[in-house]
Amino acid sequence: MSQRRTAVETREMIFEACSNILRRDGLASLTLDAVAEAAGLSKGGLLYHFPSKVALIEGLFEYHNDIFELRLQELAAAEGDDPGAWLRAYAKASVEQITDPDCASLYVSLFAAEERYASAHQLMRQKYVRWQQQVEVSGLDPALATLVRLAVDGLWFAEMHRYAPPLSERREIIVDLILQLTKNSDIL
Amino acid sequence: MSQRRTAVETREMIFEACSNILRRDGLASLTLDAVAEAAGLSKGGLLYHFPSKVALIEGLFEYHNDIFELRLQELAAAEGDDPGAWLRAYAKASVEQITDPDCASLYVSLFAAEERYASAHQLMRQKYVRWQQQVEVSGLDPALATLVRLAVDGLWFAEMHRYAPPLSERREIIVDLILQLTKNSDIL
DNA sequence: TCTACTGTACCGTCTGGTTGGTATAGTAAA
DNA sequence: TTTACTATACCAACCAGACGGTACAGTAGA
Repeated sequence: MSQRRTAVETREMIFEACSNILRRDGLASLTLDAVAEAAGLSKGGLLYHFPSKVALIEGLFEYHNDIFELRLQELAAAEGDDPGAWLRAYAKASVEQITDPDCASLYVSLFAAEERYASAHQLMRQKYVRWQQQVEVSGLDPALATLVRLAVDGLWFAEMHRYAPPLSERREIIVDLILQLTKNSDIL
Repeated sequence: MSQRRTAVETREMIFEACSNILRRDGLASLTLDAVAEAAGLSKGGLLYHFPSKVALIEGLFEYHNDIFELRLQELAAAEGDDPGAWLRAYAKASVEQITDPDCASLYVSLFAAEERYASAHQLMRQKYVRWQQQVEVSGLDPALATLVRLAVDGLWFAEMHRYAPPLSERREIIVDLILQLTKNSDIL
């Protein structure tokens, strides 16, 4: 009759349950009990899949990181091989992601979690190191390229925390400016 | 003989104790017991000055915000009235602050705290709104000025979380680029 | 039957917050 | 100067609830 769920399916359900809790109620509400209930299984069942909360949160980071990375690679492939191509893909992927309010509120909690869970933090740092490497070999002057990356990250930061983010019209102008900067490497 | 401490003195001792705990052990270790011990008084004494943990954390945010704001105004005064002057002061204040590793690790915890303590978050949002207003009247094209602000915030973000921040030599080049952008408003 | 998985009941610890009380300093009427 | 009173600053002990994690019996698909 009803097939048994595979471990992978269950894990994804758990990750989505975690994400919903973080979006709706924040990190403090991400308890094992709450996750188990939201994922539709018992606490014992949850702890069967993840032996500890740390393991759960590490998995959650990998899960969301993979989603972003996949989209980034998609956009990078579409961007071609021109100078600054990768940087443009990074900008587009970032803006696309953080512009979604659901995603923004989720990431606020994920960043808050990183402070407590050092291993997850380390994972993110490694990601950024790899992205920065791509920035530096993207065919632009490394300093300018890094400046552009920082502007993108700053936009992400502002959108995520809702720290006076530019309104959508101005944001579009700024994003255009950013993309411009990846095309005229000798503008400054 | 030994004078009784004034409430203001004690509060400052408490804020410094909080800051040390956050720097050293992070938000999870910022318990009322730990703060009381680090500040050299009892938990009851601590709760005399701050009726709840929320009140304590709000006070802590104001404390550190005032420190930054004071420095920002100092630098802004030194910068004069040229176009982009305020933006340059903002850039210098931000870089100066976040380049100090002690300060960076403290702010990681403060940002993590904002997720849990909405009132503190709201305080920061208002700060950013006011800063953004200054950015927009700083005498440059608003979009470009905002782009510069976002680059500064992005640098802050990278330094704070240690997400592939530029090494000091390149950082100096980038900061110069940023300051350049506040001087040639028609560069793009 | 074996294995993969689930559910329940429970435990030790920690945490924010409460309560009731003490010590010191200042003030002002007698 | 004494006495009575108030405000400020602080403390020790305690508590209810929540949390991460464990133990273990049970169950359903292969």
